[in-house]
Amino acid sequence: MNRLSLRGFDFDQIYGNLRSDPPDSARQDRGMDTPELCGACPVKQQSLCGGLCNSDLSTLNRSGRRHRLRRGDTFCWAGEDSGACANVLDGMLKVVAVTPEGAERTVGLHHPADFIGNPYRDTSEYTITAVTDVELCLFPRSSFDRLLAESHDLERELLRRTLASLGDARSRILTLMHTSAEAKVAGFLLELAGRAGNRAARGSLDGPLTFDLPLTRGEMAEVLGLTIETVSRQLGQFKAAGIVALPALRTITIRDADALRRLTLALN
Amino acid sequence: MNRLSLRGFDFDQIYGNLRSDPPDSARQDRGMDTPELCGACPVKQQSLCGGLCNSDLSTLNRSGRRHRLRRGDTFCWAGEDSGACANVLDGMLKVVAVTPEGAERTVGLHHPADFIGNPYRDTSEYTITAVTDVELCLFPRSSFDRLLAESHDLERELLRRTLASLGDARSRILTLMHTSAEAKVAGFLLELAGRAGNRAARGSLDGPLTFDLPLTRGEMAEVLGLTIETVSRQLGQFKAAGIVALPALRTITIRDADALRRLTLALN
DNA sequence: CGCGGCCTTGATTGGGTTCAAGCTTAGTGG
DNA sequence: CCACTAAGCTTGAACCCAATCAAGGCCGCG
Repeated sequence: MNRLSLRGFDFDQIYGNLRSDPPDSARQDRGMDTPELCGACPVKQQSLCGGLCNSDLSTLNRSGRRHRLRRGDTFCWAGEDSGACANVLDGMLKVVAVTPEGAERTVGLHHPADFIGNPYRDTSEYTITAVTDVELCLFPRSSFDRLLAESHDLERELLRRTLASLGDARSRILTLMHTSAEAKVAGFLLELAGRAGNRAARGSLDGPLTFDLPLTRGEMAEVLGLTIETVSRQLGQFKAAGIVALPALRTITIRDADALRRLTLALN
Repeated sequence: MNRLSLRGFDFDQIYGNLRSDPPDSARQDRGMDTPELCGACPVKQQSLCGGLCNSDLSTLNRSGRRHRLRRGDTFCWAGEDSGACANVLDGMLKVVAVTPEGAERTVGLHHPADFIGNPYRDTSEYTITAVTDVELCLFPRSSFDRLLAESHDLERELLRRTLASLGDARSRILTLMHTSAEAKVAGFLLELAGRAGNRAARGSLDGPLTFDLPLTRGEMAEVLGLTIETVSRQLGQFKAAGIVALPALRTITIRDADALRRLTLALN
């Protein structure tokens, strides 16, 4: 995993250069773009910003910067100063707890329009890592906190998003508790399909839907509380049953979403 | 489970009388007390109210009412209008999701100083039920929402509490994922002991600590994602190992907290 | 006394982990 | 362009922990 690094706010300066790639010469490309108007924002409505008045929005806009992470880059490390917060514009990140023994446990995922950051805390409790290439709208903590202290609207939106995250966490608890591996994998595929489907601007899942799996088998296992072997076997069974096709390792076609839905309900 | 019922805001009036006990004549006793000053509040500092300015506090104080629930009473039902929110002053409640099949899954617990309610939503997603006798400081939704719209402080405190709940939920996810039944039960006993210990104003857990188990074996199983038999067996083993004593069915003595801590770490 | 919760204990079963190969794919460098 | 490598994936076999099924004990209460 590579450290996040951005102009005027360089983790490497503080913690030493632990990056393994890419070299500095390449960093300009994937690094910070010039400030853009929110007009180009793909999640304008769904994100935090959707509920802000124009004055707050333009304040945020002035401090926000586009930033890209590559698959495997980490946004912030558990226990360390986070220094920035961000809206997810595109891609997917995982929220990982590191146990005392060093094992990694994924406690959640972040999707486009989600907010990442730790308001009122200096350090992050979790490590947040990109599982796909990710595009962020990134705010320095200082200016975000300043606006947060002033803006009632921003705080309300943040509260809304936090409540949504709490709902996510609780539904994850439900799936972890008493569901079979089959139901877990089926449900997760449906969730991914839903996001991939929405992205393609087709809300329904009637016909077959093909999309890239953003996570490796191992990452899926981590999210679902299973082992990599079990996930692989379940996918194999779904394929054998004709419910899905696996045209490539990281590509899947949902052929029978209803069958998956039925499996999700079974043995609840 | 009995419906919450309070003067001027009577669920029975709306939904019909589903109470099984107690009769109306008895309700006066456990019902609403006269408004009290926050000076008598046992969780003044730790709760929402701790971060409020005097003006907001007195506004809340005017609309807040003490209210008691008995073990088994439910504060609000999943999918129905909640109508009120509250601070927990004393006791313990469980947050329960009801599956389409009617099975109940506990996704969380509420303790003293916790806030219960669904800001920005009309209905609760979960059923919240008292697992012990509970004392609440209860606010009608209308007046709470009104203050929430005005008070930056109240919103910030609510955000803080929600972030704390999110942390709780995520640590629950961690314990549900890859921990053995032994570690789950050991960890839960430590959690309960911590609360019972704090209550007795002794932060440490060095000597033996005896306290009443607020939950039945079945409720513990529900929280931990286990079966009642497994919980019972684990307690039996701890007892056989001399780690705990069980002087009565619902009473426990922690004799060796360190042994429990070691079990929590093992097979992480 | 008998009934119904709640709890304990035993025997059996099964789903998922673990251990162990081997395979596929992507990325790298000659 | 191909060979090499490492990471990711699949598949098989054995084991083990917790669920399940089943029976009986304890206790409060009508």
